[in-house]
Amino acid sequence: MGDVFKALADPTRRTILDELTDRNGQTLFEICSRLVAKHGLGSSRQAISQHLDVLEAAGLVETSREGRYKFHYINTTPLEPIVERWLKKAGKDAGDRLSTGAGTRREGST
Amino acid sequence: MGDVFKALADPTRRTILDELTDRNGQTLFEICSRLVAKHGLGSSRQAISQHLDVLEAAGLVETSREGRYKFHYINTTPLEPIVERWLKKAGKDAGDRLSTGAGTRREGST
DNA sequence: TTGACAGGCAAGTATCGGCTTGCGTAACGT
DNA sequence: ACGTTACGCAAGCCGATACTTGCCTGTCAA
Repeated sequence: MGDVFKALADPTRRTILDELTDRNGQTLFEICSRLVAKHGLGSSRQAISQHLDVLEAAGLVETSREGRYKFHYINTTPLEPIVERWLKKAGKDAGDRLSTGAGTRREGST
Repeated sequence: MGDVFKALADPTRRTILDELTDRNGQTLFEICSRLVAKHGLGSSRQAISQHLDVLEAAGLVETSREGRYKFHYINTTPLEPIVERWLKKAGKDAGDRLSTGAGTRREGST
């Protein structure tokens, strides 16, 4: 299983997800064409193909073959838990800024 | 301004955010110690320092100096919009699977 | 003032990741 | 059958990045 975060690290892959959000179930060549047309990206077919592999390994894209066509579908399921991880506790200790730290400085050794 | 996604791409940096979520406002040495103790990571001080720089550049960590101590605070604000980007339209075209793609195969040429 | 502590800066190394290049394969049209 | 189309595989290249190494600055306690 690939790393969802690393899959999202590349701007091109994020644009691909944008493109699949706009129109789900595109083929490789479709994605290539539309990346050039709408986003001005001049990536080669192989490059996009490898990006799609990464996205698929991360579970963000699912595929289905139909004859010689392979359709790509976005899957946002892996996206849901990744931010909750840090967002949950957010807000509770906002504003602690310079107060909490004062009591913690004794730590950090051996 | 650093890239939030690239900042999240590294597992060590994610663990640092976990650690700051657990206890906000830690110093560098504190973070180093607790990473070793609780997570078994043997990263050097400089390595962690550089990770914190990346996190700070991405806006995920804010700092405040107090004497010779520098305290680190997590900031989840940049996390909120990044997933919404694709999550918003999710669910609306789920189940389209093999139907939508069939009509799109004429594209992708020139 | 001296020494220990917390942290910063910069160069070098090494691994990883994105991209290209070239060829191969399977499905379609005619 | 033959050529075209859509895609896969694998090796190599090169820039990015994570980590180390070494030294330096500033702060505090005694």
